[in-house]
Amino acid sequence: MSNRVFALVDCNNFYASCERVFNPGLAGKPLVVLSNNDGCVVARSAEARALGIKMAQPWFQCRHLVKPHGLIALSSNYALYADMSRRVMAILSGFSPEQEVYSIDESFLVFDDKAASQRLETGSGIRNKVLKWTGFPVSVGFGPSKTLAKLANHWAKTQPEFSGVCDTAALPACRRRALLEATPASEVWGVGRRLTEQLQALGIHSVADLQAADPAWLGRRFSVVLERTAEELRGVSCLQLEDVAPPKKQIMTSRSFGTLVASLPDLREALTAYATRAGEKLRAEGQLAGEVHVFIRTNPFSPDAPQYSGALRLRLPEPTDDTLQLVKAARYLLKQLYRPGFLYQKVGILLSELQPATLRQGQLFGPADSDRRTRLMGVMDRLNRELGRDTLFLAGAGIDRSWRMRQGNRSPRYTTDWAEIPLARA
DNA sequence: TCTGGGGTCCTAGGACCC
DNA sequence: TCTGGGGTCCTAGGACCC
Repeated sequence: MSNRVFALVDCNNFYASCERVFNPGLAGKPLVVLSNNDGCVVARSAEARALGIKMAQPWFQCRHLVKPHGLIALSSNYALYADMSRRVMAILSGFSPEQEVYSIDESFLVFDDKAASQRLETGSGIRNKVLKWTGFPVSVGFGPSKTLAKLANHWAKTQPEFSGVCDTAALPACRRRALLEATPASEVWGVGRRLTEQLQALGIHSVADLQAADPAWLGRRFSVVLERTAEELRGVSCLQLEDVAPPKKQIMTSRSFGTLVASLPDLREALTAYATRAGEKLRAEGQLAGEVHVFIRTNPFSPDAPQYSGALRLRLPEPTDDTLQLVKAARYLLKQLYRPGFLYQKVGILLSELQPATLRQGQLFGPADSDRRTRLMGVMDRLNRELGRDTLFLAGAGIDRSWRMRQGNRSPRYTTDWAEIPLARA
């Protein structure tokens, strides 16, 4: 148990890399991937980054770069990214018995303390194998805590001297010192915009400054979260590997509309579609929901338009994973929330008070009825999984869906939809 | 004209109990 | 004159992550 080493493996520009794997013509070009609704930038190729485009920047602010610089923008294609992610994570799992899939493009691995040379060798091995098998470039950072592994990964990615693999323990002391002083505290995992401002006011600017501050004092001044971060920067591991994903506590489905929506029937259609999706997620998790929350709001970025936002929740008589019951509850709440005379930008549903489906209580209306309902949901999920989303859906979710989000330039679902599989021509 | 979606954790403060 | 205090639960809001 002593002296374990964390590695953080991270796919470089993951979404952009996914697009390039299937469309090599995009290589070397400035490329961004846009969020749902084509709203803002969620991924940038190195070339796009060099144009000064920032993460999460609204698309309308970068659009002027298309003509002069050949900037290419694609709508996000989450079905493709999720599938590619599974492949990369499966390869990584072969390198260590202990893996935490931290996000769609990042994984922590744990190794028993090996010699520094061995770690660098392992890191290169990971890079080569993932590149060869999937076409994705990855970076690898090693450290005695998760926070230091993250930091090492940042250096692996940004400092060419490391060739994509950096081990904090293997750095010469003077080089390490220089990097800590040159890296702003805001790069540290867990230090966001607000904390950065407050730390700066206290004279803490670099990672070296944060590392030098007394963790207990930071804990009193801010919170235990920052205290742990400071300890981790000093090499004291406080955050454990979470290799079994804890069950979700909430499930949310929400989207901004492609065009603003005023009428209750349109809102109801959208909410029905989101509640259906939330039900799918819930059943995939093997959980039941005890509470349904619904929220709606107008566009907060139009300060001149009349603003309204509201949220309500309902405790279900009995926890359920039945889409029809979730939809019914959601529609009831929406009816209470709705105010005419506003242009709505977003509606959403949140399921909470989740519990394992194995704890399902005896049904009030007899087992026959509820069994039928469970089977119906099973059939719906299977058809939609195997034949593509929305093969079977509730008519209440609408057919023409004028509220649907914008996706002006989505690439095909190369790997998850039979109709969009790539064609090889001889 | 145009600004994501889906989560988690922590804290402060109020209500309530004995 | 003097007007408890500690524990627990809940909620809202803030901050962070990718």
